Amino acid sequence: MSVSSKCYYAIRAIYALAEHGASEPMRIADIAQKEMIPIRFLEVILGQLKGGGFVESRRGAEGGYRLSKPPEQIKVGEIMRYVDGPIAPVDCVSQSRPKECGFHGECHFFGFWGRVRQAISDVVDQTTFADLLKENRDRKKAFVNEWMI
Amino acid sequence: MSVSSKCYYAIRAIYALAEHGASEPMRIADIAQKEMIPIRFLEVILGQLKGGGFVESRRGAEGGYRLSKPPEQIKVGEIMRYVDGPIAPVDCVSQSRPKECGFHGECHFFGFWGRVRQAISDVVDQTTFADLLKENRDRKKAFVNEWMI
DNA sequence: TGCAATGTTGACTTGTTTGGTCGAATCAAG
DNA sequence: CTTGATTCGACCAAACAAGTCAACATTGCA
Repeated sequence: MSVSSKCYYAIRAIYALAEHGASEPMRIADIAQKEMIPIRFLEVILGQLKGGGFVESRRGAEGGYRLSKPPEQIKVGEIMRYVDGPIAPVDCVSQSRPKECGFHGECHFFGFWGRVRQAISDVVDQTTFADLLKENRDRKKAFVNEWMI
Repeated sequence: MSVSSKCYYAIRAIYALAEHGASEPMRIADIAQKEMIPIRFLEVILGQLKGGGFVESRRGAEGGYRLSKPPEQIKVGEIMRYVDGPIAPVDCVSQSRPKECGFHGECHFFGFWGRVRQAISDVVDQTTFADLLKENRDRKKAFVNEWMI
């Protein structure tokens, strides 16, 4: 029940781009440093993310990456599914690509796994990167206030 | 975000034992056949489950396995944790063995992953094997009723 | 006692996934 | 045309998943 580190790196990269803003592209090296991601691996990941239409790039001097959609329109769940595949505790309850499990309709656990999958989806498909950004700004503000008193 | 097949096999094995009842032990071969688990692999799994105190065994003729507690007292989440390790999308939000991630208290995603973990736990730690048994008996009864009308 | 049925143990195998690294190519801007 | 960036595909080591196997210990029963 855990996400691959590749997936977590992808999420962090998207977050960094969201924080950076879309005005000018951000260099791979800067993303890597900010989010502590091995740079060569990040190249691979960003390439994949570009294939999925989540980011776009410009090369050459002044080049880099930026989001192709505003953070409000990117759900964390989308990234997870794109990088790690369907979100499902077992294959047969996957929403996008369910897979036969040999118990055709007689499976004792179908309902149970379905509830697990739903619980996860409810969280990851309702959180956008704009939400994460806001959550952290609020947290930082609260911390500063506390510090000023 | 998926459970290992070993874990799913373990859950199925426990379910089979729960369904069989505690009166007399159930043979590995019977469990394997009923739940479609490779028999050699099931041996390994039951051995592990025995180590965790979930099942007990008797060997020799008339031997086999049985649950060491009634199904009401075994939560699915316990088995999952025992076989697959902590239930957490990323290591730093594990309840039993949290692991430092390098962002000491400055992690942008701590809250998010925590909510994911909680959502999963809420389901798997509230479902016992007695619940699953009941759920399926009800389902079967409903099916029969429908069929009789 | 001896045999057959059963669990026990631990080592082994095989293929896949994870988590990267590297080098050469390509492109854009000044 | 040089400099600073991305791009692409190949490659690699280690860990893990999923399963297999053989030899052994224990029990019930004839």
